[in-house]
Amino acid sequence: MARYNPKDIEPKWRAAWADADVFRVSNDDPRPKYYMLEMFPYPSGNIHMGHVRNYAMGDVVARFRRAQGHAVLHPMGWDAFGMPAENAAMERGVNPKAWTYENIAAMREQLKMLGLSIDWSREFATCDPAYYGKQQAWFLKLMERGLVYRKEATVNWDPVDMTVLANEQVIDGRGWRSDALVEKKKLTQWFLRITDYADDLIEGLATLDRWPDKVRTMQENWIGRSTGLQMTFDFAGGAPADFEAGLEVYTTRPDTLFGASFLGIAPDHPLAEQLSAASPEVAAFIAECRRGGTSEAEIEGAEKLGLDTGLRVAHPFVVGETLPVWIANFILMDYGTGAIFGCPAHDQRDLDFARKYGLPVKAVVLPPDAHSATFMVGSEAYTGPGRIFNSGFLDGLTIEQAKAEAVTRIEAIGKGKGATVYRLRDWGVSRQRYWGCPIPVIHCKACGVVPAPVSQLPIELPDDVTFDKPGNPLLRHPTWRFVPCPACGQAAERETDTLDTFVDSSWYFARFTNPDAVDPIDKAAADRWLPVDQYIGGIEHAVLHLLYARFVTRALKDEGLVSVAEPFAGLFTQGMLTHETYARQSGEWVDPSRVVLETAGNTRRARLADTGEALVIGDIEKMSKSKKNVVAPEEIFEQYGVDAARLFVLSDSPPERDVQWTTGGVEGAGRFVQRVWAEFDSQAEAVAAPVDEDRSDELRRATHKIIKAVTESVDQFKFNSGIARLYEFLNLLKAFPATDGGVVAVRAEALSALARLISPYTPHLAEECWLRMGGEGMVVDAPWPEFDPALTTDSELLLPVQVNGKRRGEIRVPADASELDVREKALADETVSVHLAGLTVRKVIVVPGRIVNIVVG
RNA sequence: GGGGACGUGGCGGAACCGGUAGACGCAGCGGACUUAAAAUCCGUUGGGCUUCACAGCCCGUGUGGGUUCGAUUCCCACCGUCCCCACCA
Repeated sequence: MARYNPKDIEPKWRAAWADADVFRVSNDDPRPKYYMLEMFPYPSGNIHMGHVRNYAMGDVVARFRRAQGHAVLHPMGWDAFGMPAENAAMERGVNPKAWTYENIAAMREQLKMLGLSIDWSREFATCDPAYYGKQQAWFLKLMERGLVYRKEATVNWDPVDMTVLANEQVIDGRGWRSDALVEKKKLTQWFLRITDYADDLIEGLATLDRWPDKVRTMQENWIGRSTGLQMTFDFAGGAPADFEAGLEVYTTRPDTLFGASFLGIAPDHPLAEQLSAASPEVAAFIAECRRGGTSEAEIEGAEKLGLDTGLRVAHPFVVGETLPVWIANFILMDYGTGAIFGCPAHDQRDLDFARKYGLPVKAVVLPPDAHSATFMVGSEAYTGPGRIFNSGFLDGLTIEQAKAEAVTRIEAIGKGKGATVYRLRDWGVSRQRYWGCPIPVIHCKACGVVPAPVSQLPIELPDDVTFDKPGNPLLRHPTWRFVPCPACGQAAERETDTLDTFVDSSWYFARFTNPDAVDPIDKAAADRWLPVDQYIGGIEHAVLHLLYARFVTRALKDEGLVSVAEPFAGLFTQGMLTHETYARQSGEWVDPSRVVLETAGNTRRARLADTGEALVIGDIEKMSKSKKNVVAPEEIFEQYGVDAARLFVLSDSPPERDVQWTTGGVEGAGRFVQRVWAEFDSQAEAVAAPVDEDRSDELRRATHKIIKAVTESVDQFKFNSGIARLYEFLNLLKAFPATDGGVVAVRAEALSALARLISPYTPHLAEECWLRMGGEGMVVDAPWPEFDPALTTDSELLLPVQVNGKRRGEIRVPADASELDVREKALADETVSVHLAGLTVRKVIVVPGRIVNIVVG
């Protein structure tokens, strides 16, 4: 018996698959389609264990569907534009393009080691002009449709990356990549009208029944639709210039209109800015407001600040009543109209503000159990249900009725209307960077913004750029910018902003269906494959990539490029890879490869391998270079084999949860690989001896049960459970050795099923086993095993018997025994009857095939 | 502040639709093989108690209640952990 040596065997099978080109799929393949896609990687140059888990999961599904008779599209590409290439250029003087393509070459080799069932013929990188040129083409089409516009806007400026960020890319006031504090800056920027699709994007979520609820909720919250009233307050006394028409506010609580005691405007509201020009006091206040931070702690502890402008507005329904207009720091210019009416009794922020500045607090919602004469609001606003009071024509109505009535009355007097407001902003896609897709427009002094003619696409990036100065190298390139205007022929300049890399990843799944198409998307190919049947990636893209891709797909659908509105029918968000951390007493992190672990009973100690220095075992955290708690995939492959690594990252935790990398765990997976091989090897060598007892039925039933279990586990994304069942089955197989002449034929059936069942997880091992048992062709081309439902149950059952809900014994009965027989047998059982002595049997509950419960009293 | 997820042995986790809690793996313990170690194989492993033994009993899925013949699973309250969003009117 030879030991299984993955180092020799795994490369052999990868070469065999490549030679036979088994994973190439044709768009004309008549079998039912299945599009399996994992989020494509950024070509950093090295794969990490997180990639291994992500792509192993996708490969299990792809190989499974393939075996089940689907034409599986399983492509791979590179999300290749972005900052790291420019950083490398600035730090090491390398060319971003050369750097990126070198990384791609290195990573492709590493990914190929994983033995993934990928159709590499469809590979592309988003930095290929052949890709981004097509992106420029559809960008121009969206421009014609009015979905692209340019405006001066206050933007999030990342001072480290020297570029603009979209709202989605600002986390706690910091850039998502650089972690630098984001500044506000006014710039003319390109935007995509994602807000045109706000309603669609919310409605569409309801159709995504194979998405995690969590992601759908996150997107819904991010879009943040709210319905309310947009209304105008007229100024009492003189109106400021430009505000003769009054001051517009937005509210979701029109029912509390009679409880209003002030109007508030944001510090960057146009009215506030106008007033600051004339008043140093106002200017100073606004400047103070801008200093506030945006982190959790800062917002939590931030004090409400306000300044009375001295202006007053009239209450629309109470003749003679006027309200003061304040500038307040807690009002946001980018939500609603940047102005509110404050109703302190029923909004906590308004209440805090009113208490601080001595503004009136008038309750207008009466809680169900309160009396109008005595109900008071103290330091806590009342936001619960109730009836309206103190409110003229709204008195006695419920909150919902009063909202509707207030909107109707305001509309009747022409002072406003019901309005829907979104938290979602238009998507700012301009980036002041070199390594991105050039925005294909030309600025002409005479003609304005002119789209580049389609015949000139792709607008390619120049290779000869310098990174010796900060800022965008395209701006200082000697020639690239200067082109004649396509419209009038006069000297003009190219746009030097490039597109956010999230644009690149918002349609790549469609390009994979025909990466060589002349059009951006080959409609027939896209119709053949889209939507993606199963998409797998990290939860961190819940509102970034996954929202942008849904929007772009809708826009492209309206343009007629694709037929589907939703790009991803099924989504699975996988957990991260974690590892224990180790540190020296000095606090310096230590690489796990330098650590020796010792166990004494249930306590564990860590030492430095070379010096024996005692180490501190730290928390289990996401693998990261900064904590040094990473393991290099290539070293693992070298030591345990690719199959063992794939198996372990899928076996130890449910796929949606984080998995902790442990040496013991991957060793266990390696042992399984060896034991599976030994089972096939021994079958081939063993000489079967005649036996007295035929035990084949038990093994046959076990085989059909395992087929059912593994099939269901892959279907339901419960890889860990399926693998556990395979371990169990292998243990059971040992009880039916190949030397047992009675089971030889059934054993062959069992091994044939086993080889195919493990093939999605450990594809190399499966091939070698298939070869050893004399299977036809390669296991990768073998059909998925089928089970006979009649054989997935046992012929005889061991039923537990409870007395008053406590387990007191068990009985052995035929699977088809009648309820009466089961009942009799349970009552007659010796160990059970002890607990029945002297008591009356009141009821016997027989759950067929499950349990018997005898109720006594 | 709003929304969501979760809580099971020393550890990762399993348990279909409410039906034998702890599958499977890791770690541990005992043994076989070996001159020895590694590797491998076999056995054992939630806690407590009774028993020479066979076996049996009690407790046990964060805490406290409830529904039920029966609850890790359903309901209510509380405690704790994690994630997302957030002065969003």
